[in-house]
Amino acid sequence: MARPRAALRGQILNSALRLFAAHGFRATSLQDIASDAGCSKASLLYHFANKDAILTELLAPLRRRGSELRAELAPLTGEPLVRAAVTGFVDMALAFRYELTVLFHDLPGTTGHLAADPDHDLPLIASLAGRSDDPRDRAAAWLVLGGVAISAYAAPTTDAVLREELIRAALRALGHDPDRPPSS
Amino acid sequence: MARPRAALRGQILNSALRLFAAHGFRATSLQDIASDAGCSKASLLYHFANKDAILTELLAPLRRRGSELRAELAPLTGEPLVRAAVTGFVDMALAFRYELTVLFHDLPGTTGHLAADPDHDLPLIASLAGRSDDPRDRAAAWLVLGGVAISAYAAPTTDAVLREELIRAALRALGHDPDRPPSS
DNA sequence: ACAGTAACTGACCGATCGGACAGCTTTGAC
DNA sequence: GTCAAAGCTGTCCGATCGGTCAGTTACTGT
Repeated sequence: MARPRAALRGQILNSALRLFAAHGFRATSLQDIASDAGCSKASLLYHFANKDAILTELLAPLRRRGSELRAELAPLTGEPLVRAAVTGFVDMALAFRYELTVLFHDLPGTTGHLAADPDHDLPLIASLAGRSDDPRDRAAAWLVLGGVAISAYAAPTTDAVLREELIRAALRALGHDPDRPPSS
Repeated sequence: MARPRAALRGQILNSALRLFAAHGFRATSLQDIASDAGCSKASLLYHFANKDAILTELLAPLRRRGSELRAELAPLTGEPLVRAAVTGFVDMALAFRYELTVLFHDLPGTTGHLAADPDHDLPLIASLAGRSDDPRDRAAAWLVLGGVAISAYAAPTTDAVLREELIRAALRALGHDPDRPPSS
């Protein structure tokens, strides 16, 4: 019953992602993942060093996309920056909705204290706020960040309408007119 | 060392709220709470039937306020409804920021499936959307709901500026003009 | 002083979980 | 066919957790 390496490995990641998103990281045992993936718990630990390694590999694509987005936003300023940040983050949230669910649910050390470090504050927040230090712009940016993330997995659908309207609502919240495509 | 009943009980609730918000419900053991509250684990279970009972009592005020808000919004319609829903929810989120943190962090069965509970949270979504069934209004309502909740605990401050700007950003997201206090 | 009751505790228990390990089975190169 | 490596598993282990229970201490009414 020895499969090619990638097969079971991918199945484990699929099962883990679904179970982590549904019940949380801590609430999901290795046995739960193994049962869902159709293998033994020991087999999990053959493919992954430990439980955290599964989570790390699961969130790697999300982190990668986050880094890309950060790089894309770096040279921008003003309204084009905000628009790119909004569309980029909405698309990322929709593409990685389950991964975001896992992040929000069960990693207080990662998500809950994001803001506790004013210096290490999310670059994405800065971009959404148009690199403004005004607490009012920051508040709106936080609202958009959290709202989009929650909507991505809590809203019943993920079709094009949701994407479009999330972008529009986010731009309105940030004080930008959604119906003015070119720059200001 | 027998204190009046309310003393240690309140201390336990204080410790539990802080620890649950900081590390999550599951990640906080009864021993953690007992140590923080300055008593034994057995003493916890003298005052509370079990771990869930602590959580239930901890979230009771939040639930009560939610019911009140729902009742207040019931007779309203149109723009006054949306304004009342926004201000009511922002104030509730700021007043119960730690409780909301607990809810968001570690209760996928409660928070992750908010949308699956038509009785409890859909009324608030409906109110924020002005009782519209348009998916676009619903999307904006979801963004506001999640964004305010996240902002309440993730934003570094909870002063009047944050409150005011959360309300304004939420109203903008929902397509209403924050600078027009009277009804439409 | 004494009894009764409320508050509190140390010690213990069963269940569960993450992980280690030795060994079995399949695959593929020669 | 041979054999080494890769894939996989059953079983065991230590740690931790929620919860129980018998017993102790402190308070209060009489």
